[in-house]
Amino acid sequence: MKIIFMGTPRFALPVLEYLIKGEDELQAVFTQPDKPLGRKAVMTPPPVKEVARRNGISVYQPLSLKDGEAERIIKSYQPDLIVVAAYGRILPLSLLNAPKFGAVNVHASLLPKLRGAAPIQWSIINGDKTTGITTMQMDAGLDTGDILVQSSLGIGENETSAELHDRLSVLGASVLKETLERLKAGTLTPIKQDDASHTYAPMLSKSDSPIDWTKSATEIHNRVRGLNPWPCACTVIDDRTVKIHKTALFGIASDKKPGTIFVKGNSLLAVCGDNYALELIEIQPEGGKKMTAAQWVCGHNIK
RNA sequence: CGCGGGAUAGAGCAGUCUGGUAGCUCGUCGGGCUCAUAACCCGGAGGUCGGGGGUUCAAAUCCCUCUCCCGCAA
Repeated sequence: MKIIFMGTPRFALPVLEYLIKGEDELQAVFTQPDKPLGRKAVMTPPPVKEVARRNGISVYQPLSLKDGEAERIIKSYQPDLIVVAAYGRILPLSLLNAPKFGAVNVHASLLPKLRGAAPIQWSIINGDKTTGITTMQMDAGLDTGDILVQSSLGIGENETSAELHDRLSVLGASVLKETLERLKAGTLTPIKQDDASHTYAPMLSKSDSPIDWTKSATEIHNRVRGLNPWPCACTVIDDRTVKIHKTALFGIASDKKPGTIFVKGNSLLAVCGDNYALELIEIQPEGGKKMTAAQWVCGHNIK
């Protein structure tokens, strides 16, 4: 089967690597244009581009999919299928309908739950116990297509988005593998999504970082995990912004005011809205490097 | 030339403005105390103060310069 792949970040790599190794013919790869990254604004190619290049696959990075150019390129390949994994852009219907089998998307949630850009992070922020991968037949809507194959995964109580991301991306490749095999065998039965029970996982931003200490310890813990490694939870201690990378549910009550930060033994604790203390494990002061809370306490002699 | 913080003992920090014996907390090592401890007490080791240049009788501190780390913004 002739396939065109569209994807951008690290999440898409296992899927791309499977397509490269697999028995199908990977014709070309579409990915987002290079972007300036870091303090020095160095132009950096997306991970998908690097892997595709290394494997000698043609890479296209159109600024727009709507100007007809992308459509012309894709049609020139006469693909049987488009596979999409975290491409980061809406595909117009004309593209979705171009290949014989249309377009299949690999999405990191159990649809119809968590449609949108950041399903991994939101599954953790919401405190979900399970999530998974869904492949779907793409249609005009945002993650609204018919479900092809689904596979679920348990979420660890202290798991971060970074960790879950890696597990899901690997699972994504295997679910796509099954999807392609069954597509070719003709054993897929597309299932309509139950639109009534859908939820959204909107894109995260830095403005999601500040911690609202009036929430419960569990909610805050989930948020810290979900926002790790980006955009990262933060709070202000002694007039300095401090990133909170890791926390632990301490399970002890405190009658101090929510948001109070205090030291007990070698632990740094923060009081939450339900009057339970959350232990801060790993933090990063503004302008400084990531460190354990115990290290931070050494230099900030508060008792 | 986007804005800003920083580099001092193994770790985290103070000291820099106002130049004059290198400090604090933790760790580490030795000793003591205790039924006992991430407990407490006593003592020790461990620093070319990021690199280079300059000013000065004297520089962690003032001036110039280089390198590296980080936060914000994009």
